[in-house]
Amino acid sequence: MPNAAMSDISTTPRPEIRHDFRNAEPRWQQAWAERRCFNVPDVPDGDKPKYYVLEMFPYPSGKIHMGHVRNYTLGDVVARYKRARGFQVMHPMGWDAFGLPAENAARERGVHPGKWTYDNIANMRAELKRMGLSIEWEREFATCDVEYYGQQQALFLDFFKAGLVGRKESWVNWDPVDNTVLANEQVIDGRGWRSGALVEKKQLSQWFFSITDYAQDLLDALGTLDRWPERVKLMQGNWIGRSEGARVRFALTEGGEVEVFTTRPDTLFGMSFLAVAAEHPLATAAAALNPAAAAFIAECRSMGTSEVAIEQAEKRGFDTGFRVKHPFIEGASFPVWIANFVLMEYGTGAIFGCPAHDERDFEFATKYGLGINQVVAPANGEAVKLPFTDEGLATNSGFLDGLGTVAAKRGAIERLEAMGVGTGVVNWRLRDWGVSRQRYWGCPIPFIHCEACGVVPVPAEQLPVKLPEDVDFSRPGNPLDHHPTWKHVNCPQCAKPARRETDTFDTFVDSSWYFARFCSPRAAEPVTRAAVDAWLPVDQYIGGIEHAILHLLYSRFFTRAMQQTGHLNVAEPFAGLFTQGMVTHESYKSVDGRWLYPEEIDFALAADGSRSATLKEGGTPVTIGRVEAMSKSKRNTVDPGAIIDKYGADTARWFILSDNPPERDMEWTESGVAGAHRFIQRVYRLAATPGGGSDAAASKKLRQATHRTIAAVTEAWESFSFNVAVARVHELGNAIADAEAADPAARQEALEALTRLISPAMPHLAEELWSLLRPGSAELVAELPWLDADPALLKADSLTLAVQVLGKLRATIEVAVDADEATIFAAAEAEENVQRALEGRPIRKRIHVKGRVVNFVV
RNA sequence: GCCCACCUGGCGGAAUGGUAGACGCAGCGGACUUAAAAUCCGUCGCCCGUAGGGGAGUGGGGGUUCAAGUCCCCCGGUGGGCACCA
Repeated sequence: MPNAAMSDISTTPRPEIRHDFRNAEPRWQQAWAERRCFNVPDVPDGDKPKYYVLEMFPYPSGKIHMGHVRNYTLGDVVARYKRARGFQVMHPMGWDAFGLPAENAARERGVHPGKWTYDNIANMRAELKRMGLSIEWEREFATCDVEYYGQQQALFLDFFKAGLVGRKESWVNWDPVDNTVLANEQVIDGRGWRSGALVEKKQLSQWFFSITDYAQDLLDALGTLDRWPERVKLMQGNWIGRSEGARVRFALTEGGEVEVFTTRPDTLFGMSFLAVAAEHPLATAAAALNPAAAAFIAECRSMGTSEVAIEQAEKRGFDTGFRVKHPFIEGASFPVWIANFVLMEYGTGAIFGCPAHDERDFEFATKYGLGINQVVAPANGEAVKLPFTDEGLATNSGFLDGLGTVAAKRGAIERLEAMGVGTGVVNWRLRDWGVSRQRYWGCPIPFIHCEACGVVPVPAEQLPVKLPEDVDFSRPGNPLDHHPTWKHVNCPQCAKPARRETDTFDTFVDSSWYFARFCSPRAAEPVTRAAVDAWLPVDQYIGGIEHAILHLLYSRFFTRAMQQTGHLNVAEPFAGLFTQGMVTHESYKSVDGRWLYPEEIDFALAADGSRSATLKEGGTPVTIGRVEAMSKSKRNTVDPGAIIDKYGADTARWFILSDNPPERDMEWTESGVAGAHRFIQRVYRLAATPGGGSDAAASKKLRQATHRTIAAVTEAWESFSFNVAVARVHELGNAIADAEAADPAARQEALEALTRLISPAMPHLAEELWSLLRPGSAELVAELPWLDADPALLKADSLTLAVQVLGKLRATIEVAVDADEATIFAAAEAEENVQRALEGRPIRKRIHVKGRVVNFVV
């Protein structure tokens, strides 16, 4: 069966009328390009409103995959539809071109990262062009173009001047054998992915963006993003993680103090210990005095984050011997522990433990025999089961006794502030964004380190700081760092020998403003104000849910930073966001557990309908596995190029839209593609074959179907219900095929409407059909305005009403559109089935919902 | 553990509180063909019935309503996000 579908249906000679997509698709692509159908000025002219459609730009890995096909098809539907709707549509494309894979290729194959990247771009651009996307290729750029990253450096210096950039020490994964910093995904089971050496944590001085300055605004503004998916807003909200509480300074009995953050200052009277993170200075101090403390800290550090799962339930601690005084209870003091569950990165790296009202503290106190003092009672007076973490009434809490949790928090903070030992604060989960990467293939950070002057920005006239071409990947580490000359420069301030910053930017920086650069991609400044003022924000942004947090949050931050530095004047970059699902496919495994490509397999269908599979070579059985996201490692990928060769771009586009709602994961199936192609050929045959009769009723019926379809498909394209749009188009196709008696004018109208309705999805076929239907016409469907349904034809002549008795369907009746209620009730009651269901019982209530239903209550 | 989403025929899915299963895929029967492919016609959720028709039915249980896939409550399952977050 699948063999049949796999056979090359387009090369088999046959006499029928067929759409020759191999000839047609390149021809129409050329026609659009020649007419510059998709070009818009940097500053929109005329009175057409603007619409900016953008899909997340691809990483140039070498080949496009089905995820790209889906992403860019969805965007192209929106772009083409909005264009027809009278908008000036900007729809650009570019390349997220810096990143680690290019360096890996350099190390593995000796090819320069730049050559590898630009070769990949050339290849992928050609593949994308075959899809017939309505993209304005004149705006294309790659983030590794010096014209782009040079402007990024200028932007960074502006941010620096505005105080949005800083330097901090931070921890990195360090490979001691390769002497290199590792990204998280390069650390496998605690070891470097190449050297296999145990990864160490090391502190480096790094550049940071002060994204936390905008935490409140980034959180609040989520409420204004009404065309974003709720779950993305929720994920961003959780990531930003606002919590209100207090910072409290505890005095050590030996002198000195330690500050904690808490969200429950109302439970201070229930304190029985204080705990600090292993990296906390107090822990370091304890280690200096006590080798056992040092050993415990070392143990915590070696555990690493990946082993947390193993030790998960195990709360472990070490008593430092230090003690702190309680701020409210005169004379009371409590032990200071080092605890493995306290995070240095969150709050202050120290907590006070109140076991009676916190799960973790309870577990810890139970294990180490620390006190458990109840200080909150359930408000309803019920018996308490500890730990009790809900709100309630303060008890055993001195001046707080009797207060509700909210009031008690306030009371505790007021007292702490009055005593000068604490303050109410808002704490964020969000941390500042570290952007330094110790790599070659990225945008150089435009700074110079001078022994005398410190960190000095590269003067604007010396930008761009270009990456050197001659780099050596034969030794580990950052090639910029061991380049013989590149980093040696003179200090711009004192002119003495100095050292150029050899770190490059995190590639998330590159993708945080590319959407703004598209508005004026060749400008000699980061963006042209008139262009960004005209085009931003992006009206519809489309991409994968995997970028729900970081990329979108960083872009939102960058837009604010650019607003603050006067580069543009919007806060939110993306007014509308759509997150598409993944493309999945069945996976296959051989008897010896190897993943297999679909092409290696023969399929068979058993009598009971079950499918089986065998290896083409050797005929051994194959296990048909789960439907999973397409991935090279599982070999369940389908090459878009091969699909376009075999079926054409329109088929791929139509199938990808028809299968299911675009926000869900879709399954790529060979039979589904074949079905989409079948529809294309069917429509082409309908348009190429003259037909029609002269039956007035049939004509009217077809015209009504046409206009109902126009209304329904318009609504579906508008609302991302693309699979429903496809279904409605199928219905119109069926209606045309069935309407043999309809007159030629009605048939022509239906075919023309169908052509224009499918044009956002299958642009090549639409042009081909249009040239069939309007011979000699020089028009391009790509330039035609959208269709409007005729309201007169949307009205039906008669209505079919459901007749229910006690809410159960018993019959349907045909009534005139203008029939009055009495007539309708009479007709409904007269139905034989209705009479039977009534069983002679009197009707207590008659309900009539116009155009829908009649319901009798007995 | 916390938060969120989802659960409808063999499959993908459709359904402003108003005829559940549109449309497609797969299947089945037939026409055409020497044969196959392609195409066309028909059929196609389950149970009972020759049929007209009837019954139950949208993960399970309860509720609101003349009427629930849709709204509310509880439970279960699947998927996702975050996670020793103080």
